[in-house]
Amino acid sequence: MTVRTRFAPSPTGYLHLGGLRTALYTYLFAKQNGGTFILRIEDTDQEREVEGAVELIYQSLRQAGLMYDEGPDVGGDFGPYIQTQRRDLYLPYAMQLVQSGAAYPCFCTKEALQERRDAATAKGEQWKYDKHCLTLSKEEALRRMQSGEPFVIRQNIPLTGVASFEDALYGHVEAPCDTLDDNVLIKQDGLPTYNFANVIDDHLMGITHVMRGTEYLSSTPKYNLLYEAFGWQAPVYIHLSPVMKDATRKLSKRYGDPSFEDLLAQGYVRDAVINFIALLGWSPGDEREFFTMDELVKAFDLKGLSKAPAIFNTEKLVWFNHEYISRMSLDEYLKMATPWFDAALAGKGIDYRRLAELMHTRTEVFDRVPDMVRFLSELPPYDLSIYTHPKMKTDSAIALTALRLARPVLEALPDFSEDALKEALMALAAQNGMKTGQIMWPVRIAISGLASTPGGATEIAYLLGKPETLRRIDLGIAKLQAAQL
RNA sequence: GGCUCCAUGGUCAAGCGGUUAAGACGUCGCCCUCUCAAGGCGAAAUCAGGGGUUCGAUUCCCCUUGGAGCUACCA
Repeated sequence: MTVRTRFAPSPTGYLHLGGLRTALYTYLFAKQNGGTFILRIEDTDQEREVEGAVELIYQSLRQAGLMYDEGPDVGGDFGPYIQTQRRDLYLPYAMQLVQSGAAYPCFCTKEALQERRDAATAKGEQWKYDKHCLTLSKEEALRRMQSGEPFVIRQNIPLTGVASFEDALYGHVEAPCDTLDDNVLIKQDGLPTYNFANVIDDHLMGITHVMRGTEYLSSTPKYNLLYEAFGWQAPVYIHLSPVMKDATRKLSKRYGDPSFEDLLAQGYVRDAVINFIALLGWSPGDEREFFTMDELVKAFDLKGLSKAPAIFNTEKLVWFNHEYISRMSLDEYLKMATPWFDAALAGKGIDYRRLAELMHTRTEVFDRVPDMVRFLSELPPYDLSIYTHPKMKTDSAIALTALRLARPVLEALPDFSEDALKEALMALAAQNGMKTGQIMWPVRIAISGLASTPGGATEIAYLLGKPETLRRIDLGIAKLQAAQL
């Protein structure tokens, strides 16, 4: 049997990370089994559809490296792959169910339904559709349908017994039929609901394995009833636990949680995000934690899936990102970092290559880069207290001495290379019976204005160049003098 | 409320009847060091509670508690 899987999002906005993970696992499972990965757009709820969302799904999936073999924009033998483009094929299947008694037309208006629902809840009763229209004779029902009266088609759930299915992850799941409602299969607008469309399309598209969120777990027994009514074989189901933002809430755009696109825009590396997402709710069973897409395809295993929800932990993502960045070549890093350097340093003539070397292992997420390097463009205002550092054995008095000593040495330096700077400043410390740090710390503070910087005094002095370095030293001396008076 | 599902450190998690209960992130400490990173070493921290079953439960069963999902002409 050739494996065919599908990712079937609704175009209601951006691709959230839970959706991305579902797509990833679905893709991995198909590829690992030499199968076919399909994209299907579930747009039967026309009211919720968001403009441009379909294109965003195509784009996100491509950016994520999850290329589908069949789909709306790539074609395939089982199209169309957009449900609204399949609208006419659902009703005949529904009518087949009406004929066999597994479904029936219903003419109750939404208003009437709402009244009965309200009445029931007012009395503290459970509301379920009362099968009111099931009592209509087939002839009358048919006549009213043909007369143009609005109708829906409902699934006729048995009053007794249990519906069940076997989930590859959760095992046997069953629900008593009398707790199940007669759901609408075909809406008044002629389009199918998810409840119906997923069954019809998965069957028609030859889907062998369905991976989807656990929100469908409790209604899957109902879908199985449909498969039975048709005499079709149901696919293997693998329900996936949700990705949470904390113990009680799912990740959601409403609370400002980032989408995949957002993460990329913030300067997360694609492969780091994929690697992190793969491990959220899945474990390879050994201690590996770095995976390329190909390695994931090989390693993925249903047994490693977790049944419990997983909380999206940004700190670990940041760590992964930092790791992926560290493993880049310097050239790759420089290429990625340049726009972020430009954001703070454009036109300043800074040696980006040297800066890249310094920033390479210090970059966690690229959007933090501009703030880290901006001091090279402009000396930030700083408080004199940062000249004091017990471990370096410096305070503002020593700092003033150090800067006064360093000033002429730096000015006289013909070669402003890091080696020359280091040699000169260390020699200066030695000559004056000072510790290296007692020179280096004040110099670094004076030229950077920051308590911590990516790189030491000599590296920063080199990046700044002689004129700017001297200007900042003078500023530091002036500040310290002013404070002494 | 009803139905379904879930439950190992702060987080991701290994474990699948007998273990000193892995590993990673994060946290803390030490080393290195011209700051910060990086790197090296080390530490603290988990089986939700109660009943069973068993010679023996993190592991199997039940209950409680906590959480999630479904309960729409949304998916």
